[in-house]
Amino acid sequence: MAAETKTILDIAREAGVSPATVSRVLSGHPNVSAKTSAKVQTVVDKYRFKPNSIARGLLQKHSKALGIIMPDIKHPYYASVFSAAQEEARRHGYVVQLYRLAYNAMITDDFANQLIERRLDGVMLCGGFIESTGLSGLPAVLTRLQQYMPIVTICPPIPGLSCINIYADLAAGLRKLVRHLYNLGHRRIAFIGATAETRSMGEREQGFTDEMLHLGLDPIMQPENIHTPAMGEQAVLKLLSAAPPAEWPTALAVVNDLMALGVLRQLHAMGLRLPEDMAVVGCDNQFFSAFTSPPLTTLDVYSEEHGAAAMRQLLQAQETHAAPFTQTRDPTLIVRESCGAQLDRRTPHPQA
Amino acid sequence: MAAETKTILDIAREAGVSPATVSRVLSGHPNVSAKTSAKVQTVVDKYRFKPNSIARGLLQKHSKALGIIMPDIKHPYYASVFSAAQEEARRHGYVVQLYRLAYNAMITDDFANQLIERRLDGVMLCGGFIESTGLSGLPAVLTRLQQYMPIVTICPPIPGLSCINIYADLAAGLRKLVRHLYNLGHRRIAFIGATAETRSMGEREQGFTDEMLHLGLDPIMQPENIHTPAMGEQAVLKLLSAAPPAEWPTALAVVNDLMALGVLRQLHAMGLRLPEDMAVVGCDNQFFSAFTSPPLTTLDVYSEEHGAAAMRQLLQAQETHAAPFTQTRDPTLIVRESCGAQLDRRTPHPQA
DNA sequence: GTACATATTGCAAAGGTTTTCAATTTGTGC
DNA sequence: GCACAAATTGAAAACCTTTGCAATATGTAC
Repeated sequence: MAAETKTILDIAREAGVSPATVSRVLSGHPNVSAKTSAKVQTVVDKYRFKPNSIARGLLQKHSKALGIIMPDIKHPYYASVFSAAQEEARRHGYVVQLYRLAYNAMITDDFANQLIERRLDGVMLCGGFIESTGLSGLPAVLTRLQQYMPIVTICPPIPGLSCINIYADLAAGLRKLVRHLYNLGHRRIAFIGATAETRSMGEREQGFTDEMLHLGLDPIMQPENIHTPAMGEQAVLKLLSAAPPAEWPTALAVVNDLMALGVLRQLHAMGLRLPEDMAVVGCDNQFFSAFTSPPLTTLDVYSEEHGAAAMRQLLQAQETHAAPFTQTRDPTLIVRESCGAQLDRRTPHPQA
Repeated sequence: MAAETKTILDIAREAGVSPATVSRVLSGHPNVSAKTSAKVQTVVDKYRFKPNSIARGLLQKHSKALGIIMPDIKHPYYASVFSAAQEEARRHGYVVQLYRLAYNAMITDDFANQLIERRLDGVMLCGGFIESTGLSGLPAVLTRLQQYMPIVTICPPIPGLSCINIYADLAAGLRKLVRHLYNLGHRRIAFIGATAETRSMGEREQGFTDEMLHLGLDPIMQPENIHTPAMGEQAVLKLLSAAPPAEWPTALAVVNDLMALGVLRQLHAMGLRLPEDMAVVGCDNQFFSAFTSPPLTTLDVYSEEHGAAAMRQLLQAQETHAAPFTQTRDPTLIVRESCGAQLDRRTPHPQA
């Protein structure tokens, strides 16, 4: 390994010039004669020489690396964000590093130190911890971190922290979903997966409740802190066994599509016909959401667009010290068969 | 940004010692008096000083960073591998960087140069390109890369390249699936998604064909180069419209669970009852595979175990120059309702 | 050929750490 | 208090590049 790593000095020596000249040739500096340039290039090509980017980084005080912090890359939402952000970074010559921070973990001083030690050029925060409703201490850690590198998030602004926020307004999204169900004639609608634990989920719950009350309806809540398919099954079981079928809701709004997977499955297992006996809507428009049975009505929350946009802004903030700002967008309603309406098969493509 | 980044020199000055001593305190070197150590520690704590890991890397000739190369982090298989590998790396104080290389892209000299320039401590190759059946030039590029850093793959060995390979024997897996279907009474079985493009997919096809012939059956092939849900729908349409229902296969083996998603959906759309009218099996045991309707019989291919194991071996190879080796494991058959057998709800958990 | 402007090149410092080796301090036994 | 060993500390080199500045070479106008 690392057999014969040439340095710029070796190249310079062999080409009969100074290391400074080699450096200039390599970086395309204008003030270098064609003859010298050619001479140097020959040697560079001969050894396929590539300058040590660590040494360069030390001098130029950058690492050309960005950190992305998220709770779970296996979750399709985060995978989408990460994928788009990586691609955007790559196009600008940067590399991304994944830092995992569990859903329920707080961002600590030690955690921030890792990023500082590595001299990252910026960091992108994506949900989980950062979304925690108990934000005690968080702004302090992040304010310190921000003295070393720019921060962007794809979540609502964190009180006490001024950084770039680009996110989808999920409360607005849930209002859309409720109105859609209402227009289809539903009056008893339950929300599955309510939780106060993270703000992103809290927003969904808030939007649901607001719109229900606004429509003069009574919001039925089935809270659940973990939003997996398996928990979706359990939630349905709990909700429906708590009341006789005559009093069941006619529609279920599930906190996200992942959990909806289990909801659908449990409803099938109970022998209900979908969407006739029960309408279901989800949130996030995952790649699988068009392929459930029935296909799921859901919200497009712009995971890829926002991942790319946030990364773009991060890169720009890093170069120009641009001012912090917040940008929101209302999710798009994606109507499919799961609540008994016309077809919409648009879907994000997992193999683009 | 980067307001007042202290250096080890600043700390040394303020503590009234030499930078060497500070360095020793920071790295827990034994030969330093308790008194001095305390004095230094006070100043370090005061500024929350963290040594610049880039400078350290320059001197120690490592970056404490590993590269992971994969075609698509949005694909749940790759997300699992990446997640497990990242966690393993983190536990050893390393950071992972994602490098994307499209399914159909070749690993070029330029691509390898990126990794070399960044002085990665190792690289993990995960399918796609690397799997291409047309391997022309690949061993040369990788052999060169290997002179700079250790390589592990989670694919079958690449002819002409000696590195660590840890992977699931998918041919064996598909033989298991075929035998399972055979035992359930199926005789006309089709393979959906056959392709010669990547070895991993080619292996599945090979295993299928081999076992069919071994059982004296005629393999029915429905080739498809792209293995998305949408293509799954199309493949079913093509396959079934090519013959009268009486001659249809009674079971479909789909190249992976993702594509099976579309297969199931299309079969539903055509009004078939599953599994009575048509059995379906997939491959990969994704998080959603237990929640399709009906739940999918599939193969566990150890994405997380192998991601973690490969990373572990990479780290070890990097430190000890361990000898290359190859390790295979037969996938585990996960039986669910999609081919009409007893229940098995084990599933990888997307929110662990 | 001279004087000047311009294009090219090299020297040396800087970036922040770790580590070897030598120097210094401290401790021990008498 | 002395001689010596052991523990602690510091000076300086090394890692590899980029870049400001000075020096040299080249070109131009007379």
